[in-house]
Amino acid sequence: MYGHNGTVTTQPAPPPTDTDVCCPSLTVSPLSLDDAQDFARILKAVADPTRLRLVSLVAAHEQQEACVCDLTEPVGLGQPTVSHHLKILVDAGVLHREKRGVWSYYSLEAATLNRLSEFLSPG
Amino acid sequence: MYGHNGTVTTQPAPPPTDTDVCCPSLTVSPLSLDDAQDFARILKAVADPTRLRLVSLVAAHEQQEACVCDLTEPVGLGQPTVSHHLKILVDAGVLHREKRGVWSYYSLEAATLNRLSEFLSPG
DNA sequence: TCGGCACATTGAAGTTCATCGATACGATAG
DNA sequence: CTATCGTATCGATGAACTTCAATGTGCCGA
Repeated sequence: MYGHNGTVTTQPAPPPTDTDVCCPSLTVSPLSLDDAQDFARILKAVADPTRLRLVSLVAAHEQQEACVCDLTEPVGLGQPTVSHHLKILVDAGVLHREKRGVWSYYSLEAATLNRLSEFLSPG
Repeated sequence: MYGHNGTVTTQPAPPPTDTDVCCPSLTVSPLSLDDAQDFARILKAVADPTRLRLVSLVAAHEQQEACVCDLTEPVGLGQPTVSHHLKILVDAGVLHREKRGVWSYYSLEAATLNRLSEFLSPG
């Protein structure tokens, strides 16, 4: 719920220091403690071999979505463990979960990965 | 140890498609176990609030380099702890260490951050 | 309504991690 | 040579993480 401002805000006339307000960058200015904790939380969700493979499996799957049963065998772990990792990724905003019938379909939350990518790039 | 499963599960032996050889991307094809562990190791080094702030402090410092004494106070931790974090970042290839006299000067290893950034972007 | 299926949650065991105090190392000043 | 300063390493402690087996929760077909 970071950049979703439902209120009016016709036009932000004053040019805010785009570096900090818009999207903090690692290499531009010292990070505030809040920004550091925010990005560390997302990065920590991705900083695991199993979860990286889960994300890549979801992205490479048909329609860019997959259910738990599609992922358990490729990563070689039990269903509860896979569900646990997926929950961490969903909580971090990296994946999106949609329940259809008995199945839970997981798909990519591209915005979060893009935010991470731009955060790390020296742009 | 990781080896709770007696028989090592090295079954797939993924043939390296040329996209993988050059620069694997998270969202293109399923990651091999090796690639996943490789990137997870770098990501884990950065997935910590203190270490993120250390990297940003180094990047924002004069000449894009800083010694331990410059970093201890801004992050509010003891010198051994800061040295420990810096070692992790150097081992991961995120920072570079150069000893000049009594001081150790840390600077950015831009290539590693760029590799991470491109790995996470949907390119 | 009942049984089965896909998934989520819980509790526990073993490992890893962040942090600190104490200490060791290397270079420099006196 | 000795003392000092900046830094690295060691040992310990408490928290967090990964994984699994067991169990709970909805949903669907018979």
